Amino acid sequence: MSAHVFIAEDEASIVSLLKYNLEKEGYKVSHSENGEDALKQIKLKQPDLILMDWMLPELSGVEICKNLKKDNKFNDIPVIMLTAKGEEEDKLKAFDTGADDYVTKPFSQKELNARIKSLLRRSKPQSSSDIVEFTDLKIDRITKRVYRKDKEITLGPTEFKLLDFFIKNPKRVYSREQLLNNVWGENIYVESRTVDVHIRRLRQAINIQNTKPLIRTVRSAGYSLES
Amino acid sequence: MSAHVFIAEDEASIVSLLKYNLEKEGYKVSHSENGEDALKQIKLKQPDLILMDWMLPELSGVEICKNLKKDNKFNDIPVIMLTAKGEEEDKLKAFDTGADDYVTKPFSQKELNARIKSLLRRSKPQSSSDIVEFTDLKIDRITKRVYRKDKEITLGPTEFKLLDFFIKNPKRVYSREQLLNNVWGENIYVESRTVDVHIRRLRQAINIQNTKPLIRTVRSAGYSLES
DNA sequence: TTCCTCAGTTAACAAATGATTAAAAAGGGG
DNA sequence: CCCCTTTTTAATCATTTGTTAACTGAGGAA
Repeated sequence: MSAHVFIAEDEASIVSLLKYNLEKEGYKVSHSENGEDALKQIKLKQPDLILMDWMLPELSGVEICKNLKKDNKFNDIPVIMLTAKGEEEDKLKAFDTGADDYVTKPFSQKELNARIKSLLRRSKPQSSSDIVEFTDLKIDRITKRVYRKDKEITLGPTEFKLLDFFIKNPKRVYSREQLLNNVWGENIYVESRTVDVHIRRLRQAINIQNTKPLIRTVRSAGYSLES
Repeated sequence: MSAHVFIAEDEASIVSLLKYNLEKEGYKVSHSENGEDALKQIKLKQPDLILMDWMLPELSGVEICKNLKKDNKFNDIPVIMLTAKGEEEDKLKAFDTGADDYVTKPFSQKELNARIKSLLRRSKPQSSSDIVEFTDLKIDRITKRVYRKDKEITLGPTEFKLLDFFIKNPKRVYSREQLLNNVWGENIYVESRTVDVHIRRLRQAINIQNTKPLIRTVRSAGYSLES
C-alpha cells in the first residue's frame, strides 16, 4: 500500500516536477494550487504527508499548517514546508507553525525524497490500530479518549500523547531524552525536568487508589509503563 | 527453555492427538475446551503460541483472537486457526481477525509442526539480544530488570552497569582499573576501593543463601563472574 | 605451626545525585 | 482579556555513591 502525498503549491513547473518524481518513487500524488482548496482537499483526502509551499494564494501555507495542527484528526499528518527564502528566521517560524520539516527552493529531489521517507517511517506506526489496550487501560486514538477499567479518564493533550507513546512499547524504559524526541518532537527544546511534571500528571490521572502504580520510575534511566 | 503452546479446542480427540505430538516435539502444552476459559487462561499463562479452533463453545475463536490482538500485552502471541471448513472466504476472515496462520482439519501433524516452528522463530528474535542470560541470571536491558532464578532483583544503577559489564564476558577476570574504566568511564576518578564496595553490594543483591557465590575474587588481580 | 602482612571485606556515614512536588510564570486560543 | 495548558523553577525528599576506617582471612616466612 503506497503512501499518499499531497502537494500544495501554485507554481505549475514545480508541481509537475514533484509529481513526476514522487510518482516514480511509488507514491500516490494529488495536488492543489490554492490555499483554500488545499485545506479542503487535505481534510477530504487525508493524505499521509503534505508538501506545502510557504506562500500560497488565498490561504498561506502557514495558515493551513496551523489549522491542521489544531485539529486532532489531522495533526499528525507530517508537513514539509517548501520555501524560497533560506533565512533562519523563517525556518524557525515554519517549525513554530507545526511543520515537521523544512526545505528551501531550489532543493535536491534526492534530499526531499529522503526527508519524505523519514517522516513517513516515523508516522506510519501510529496508524497501527485505532484502539489499543494494555491490561486495564484502553486508548482510542480516533476519539482521543482514554479508559481505565472501562471508566473514562480525562487527559491533557500532552499526557495523551505521552501515554499513547508508552503504550506502543509497554514495559520498555524510555529516557527523558527519548520521550522528548518522541512525544514533543525532534526539534523542540524543553527542559528535561518538564517530562517529570507531565509524568506526574499522567500518573495522577490514570492511577487508582491502593493499586500498583502503572508508571515505573527507573532511577537514572527513565520511565516505563508497567502492568 | 521450551516454548509453551496453548490449545483452545473442544474436541477431546483432537486435543489429545495434538498434545501427544506437541509434547513429543518438546513443547510445554496446556489447553482449554471452552472459549471463555481459554481467554482467561491465555491472559494468565501468556503462552508463546496458540492453536485455536475456529468454533468454540462460549466464545468463538474469532472473538478470542480479536480480543487478544487488541491488547498490546498479548498481540504478538502468534495464533494458528484450526478449522474444518476449507473455504477461501473463511481463510481471509481468519487472517482478518489477526490470526497469523490457518490450518484446515484434517491436517498433517508434520505440516502443523512446521508452521508452529516458523511462527515461533519469527516471534522470538523480537526480544533476543536485548536480554542476556548467564546460568540463572537474566538481565533485560530494555526494561532494566534483573532476575536470578526468575525472581526479580533490584539493583542500583551502578550495580546494574557492573553486572551488565561482567555478563558480557563471563568468567573473565577484570582488574579494578578495568572495571573503573568500563563501568564508571574513562576520565572519572574514584578510589579503587570503591569498586570493592560496589562488588559487595552486587554480591549481596544477587546471591542466594547456601549457593556458590557468583562473583569470584581473584586475589591481587580482580573479580570475575562465575557460574 | 604460628605470626605477620597485605589484600579484600564490611559497615557506617556524609555528600551528591536524581526524582517528586507545588507553585509561579509563560504561552496560546477562544 | 480570561482560561487552560505547558514550562520553568526551586524546595524537598529519597536513593545512591564514594570514602573512610576498622575488621577479616589468606598465605608466606620463620
